[in-house]
Amino acid sequence: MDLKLKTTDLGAMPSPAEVIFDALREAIVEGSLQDGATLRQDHIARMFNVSRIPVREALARLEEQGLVTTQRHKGAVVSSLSIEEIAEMFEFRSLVESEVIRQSVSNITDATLAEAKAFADAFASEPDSGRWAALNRLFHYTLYRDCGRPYHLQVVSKALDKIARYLRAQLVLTHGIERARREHAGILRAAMARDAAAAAELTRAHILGASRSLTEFLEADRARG
Amino acid sequence: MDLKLKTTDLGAMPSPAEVIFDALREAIVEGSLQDGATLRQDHIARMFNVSRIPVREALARLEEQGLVTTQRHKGAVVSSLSIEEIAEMFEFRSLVESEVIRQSVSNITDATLAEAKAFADAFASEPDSGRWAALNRLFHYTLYRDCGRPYHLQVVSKALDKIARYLRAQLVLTHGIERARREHAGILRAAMARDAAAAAELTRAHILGASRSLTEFLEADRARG
DNA sequence: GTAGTGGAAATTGGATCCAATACACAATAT
DNA sequence: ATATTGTGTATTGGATCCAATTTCCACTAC
Repeated sequence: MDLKLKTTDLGAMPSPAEVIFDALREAIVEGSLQDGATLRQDHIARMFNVSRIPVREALARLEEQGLVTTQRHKGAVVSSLSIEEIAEMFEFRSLVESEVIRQSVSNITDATLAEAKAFADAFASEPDSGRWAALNRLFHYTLYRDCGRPYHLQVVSKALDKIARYLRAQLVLTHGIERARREHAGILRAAMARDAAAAAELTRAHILGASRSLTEFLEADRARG
Repeated sequence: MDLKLKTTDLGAMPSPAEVIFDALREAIVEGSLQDGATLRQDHIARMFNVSRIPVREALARLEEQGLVTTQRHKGAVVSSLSIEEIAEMFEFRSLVESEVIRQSVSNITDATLAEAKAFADAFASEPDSGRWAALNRLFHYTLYRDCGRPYHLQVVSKALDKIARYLRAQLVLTHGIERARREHAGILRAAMARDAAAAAELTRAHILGASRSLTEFLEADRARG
């Protein structure tokens, strides 16, 4: 193997089913496919110029993740969560993420801290609300990176996927962005001070605060109709 | 609709894909399909007398759950976990299950307590080691039932699915059964006393103790080869 | 007019067929 | 003898075809 070439691992190329799965997941998480939207296999297949087979595989996987719900012979719709379910997801996140950041801060590197700070700054100064969610996620995930617990992160990630589109509403519609900026700064300060307990408690409060703000908004919304 | 008949909801009948998914999951969780076993689509299809299509759907779902791993054009194998991964799963369980039982004990009913006691007794007196795992699970799940947090329970369930076959080894091969009986009695006592904090702490210790015992065993096993 | 029936169109789920890839092993060249 | 190439077989992934179910709407009966 003394051959020098710019190579690409063809074996690692994503399959059509994977591409479709990722595209649908992204669309659901990001909110461009709304709650209750029905997903027609044939329609999606034509969009990607494939047969329905890989589409069906993608939909099966999405259902297993809880992002879509299918009824036999009726089709798949984007899952929607009740207010109670949303609240529970936030509770779950507060439990796991506070533990994750505790472990992460205990052995966090300067490089990670610098990166997290960069995302916090970007988040604080980003005018386009469409990017807030992504930057928010990047900030938190960077702080979690050094926890050495990949399964915990994976579970958190899946939980976040299920509520990301509601979180967007919390940030944009309830002026959550102001508080998020303040609270991010606090979490980052605690992390830089290597104060794991404080970072954990602040993260917990951050998540539960967002939950309260969002559920209040949704309840008011529901009351109006 | 004044017609009185013994009806069955035909729409709720499981699809072939579901049947195969459940059967494979059960076999993996229960241990009859071992780590690294390869799953041939054609073979499974013939066993259930269907084409490979529903088999492929089942395998896709299993992969999404992390129970099997597939390599493009090579096929699916039962996922295996490293000792570190197993340890992390136990840590995760200890975190979530202690919180779940805390909430559950806060508003547990006498009926649930009675049922849990029945399972604890059955577990303690069951001679057939093949049934220990199921009774163990039933005992814990009964105690978790009244927590009012379905998502937490679902996540715990998936985590448990991934390590159930290793847990079996812990119970059977390390005399874990003795300690499990004692610790179950302690957890039950705390629950009956409505002492949520104690139940949570005992559950946490119970899970982490099993983890230590199992990892020690696996490390010794690995050292021997 | 309204409830109920029948059938066409749309859609899903499964079976069958085909292409592409991986693996094993024989054949060949150096 | 060893490394390399070629070939055949097994297996997966996708396309196409078919059956079964739902949905919608026109039609009928009262």
